[in-house]
Amino acid sequence: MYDLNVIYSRVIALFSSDRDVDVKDVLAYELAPVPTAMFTEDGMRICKAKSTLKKSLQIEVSRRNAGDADVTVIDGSALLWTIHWPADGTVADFIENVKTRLTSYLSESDVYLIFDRYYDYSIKSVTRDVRETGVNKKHHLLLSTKLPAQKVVLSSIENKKQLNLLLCEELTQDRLFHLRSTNKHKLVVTGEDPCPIEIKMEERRTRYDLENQQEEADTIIVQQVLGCAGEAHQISVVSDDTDVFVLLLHHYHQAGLDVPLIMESPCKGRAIVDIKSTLAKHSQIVKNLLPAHAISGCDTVASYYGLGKGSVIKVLKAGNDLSAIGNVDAPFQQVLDQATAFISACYGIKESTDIKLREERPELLPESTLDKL
DNA sequence: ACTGTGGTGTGTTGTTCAAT
DNA sequence: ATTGAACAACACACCACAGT
Repeated sequence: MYDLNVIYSRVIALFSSDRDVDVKDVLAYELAPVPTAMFTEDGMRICKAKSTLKKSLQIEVSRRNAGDADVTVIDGSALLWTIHWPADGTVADFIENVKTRLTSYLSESDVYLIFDRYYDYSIKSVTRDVRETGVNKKHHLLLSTKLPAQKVVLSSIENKKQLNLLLCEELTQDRLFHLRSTNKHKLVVTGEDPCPIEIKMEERRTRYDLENQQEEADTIIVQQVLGCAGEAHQISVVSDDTDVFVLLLHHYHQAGLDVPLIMESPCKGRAIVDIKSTLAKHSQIVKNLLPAHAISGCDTVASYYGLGKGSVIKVLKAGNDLSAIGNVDAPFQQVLDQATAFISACYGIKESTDIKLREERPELLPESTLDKL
């Protein structure tokens, strides 16, 4: 890892030595593998207040007015947390509970169930290491295994991976479950395999049209929502992740959809978000919402010191443009300029897009801001 | 996994007053 | 008239805890 203190003391030592060192010269380099505003000693600091973004933008709708969806897309990892965890049972008992829950969804609508994938050596492994604090006991899970504590299974990647695997296996193989639950609507399960499996009674087919190599359930959810947007009359997404919320808003806008789309939590009684009216209310900022969320801190991007999602939205509403970010055709300099301008605006610096600012107009960059940067 | 709440601490802004 | 210091009010981020 890196040690900011070591770097800092070396620089101090350089200054105090006789060698001719220019401050500007030193500061022209990164001095650290990640920008210093972004991390704490123990690594990257992940944005903790993601949910404020969702909370301040969302438009709630009551259960009664939400209407009935004919397609339900479910985030598997969020679902697992809310299903009754048998205190004194086996893994099979828990899976049985999952099936019961799915059956209740299946009686209303088609169900697309999506689990996180865990590829080795992905960019996310770093994030995982941070998250896996606390209990870290690895179990070997079989159907007949006595179920360990919820926390142990669901917060350890290794254990969760096994549980997901067992679940997918069971959901796609259990014919009794298929006959009982999929007589009215179909079930599409997405697990480790790139192609989802569709089940309808005795039929079992692979949905090559929905093939996806993505690791994150978030993006797969959105892909499948878009995939069935054509036929469905109303879509419901079961997830309370902010990332999903942002992605949905963005793509709903991009694709110019018109289907009623709601987002509900796997826990009954939580707020239900109406994506369509949320979009209508914030139509002037959706275009820049995804890039803004991306650079101001999300799962794999550390957030900036002292910048919450609240101020980001404020700056966004002031009309800062971020259209080049995420656009593969945009020249790199433009991307850089826009991002710089945006982050500057977040720290309260109004006009300049140039990093040379500090030399030209030092009065715009007070000490306190410098400390942050 | 996420939500929600209350308490705490920090930083920013705006006001007043006095001195230059 | 301008500047700086001191102060209060406010907003925001952070943390711990409890809950589903």
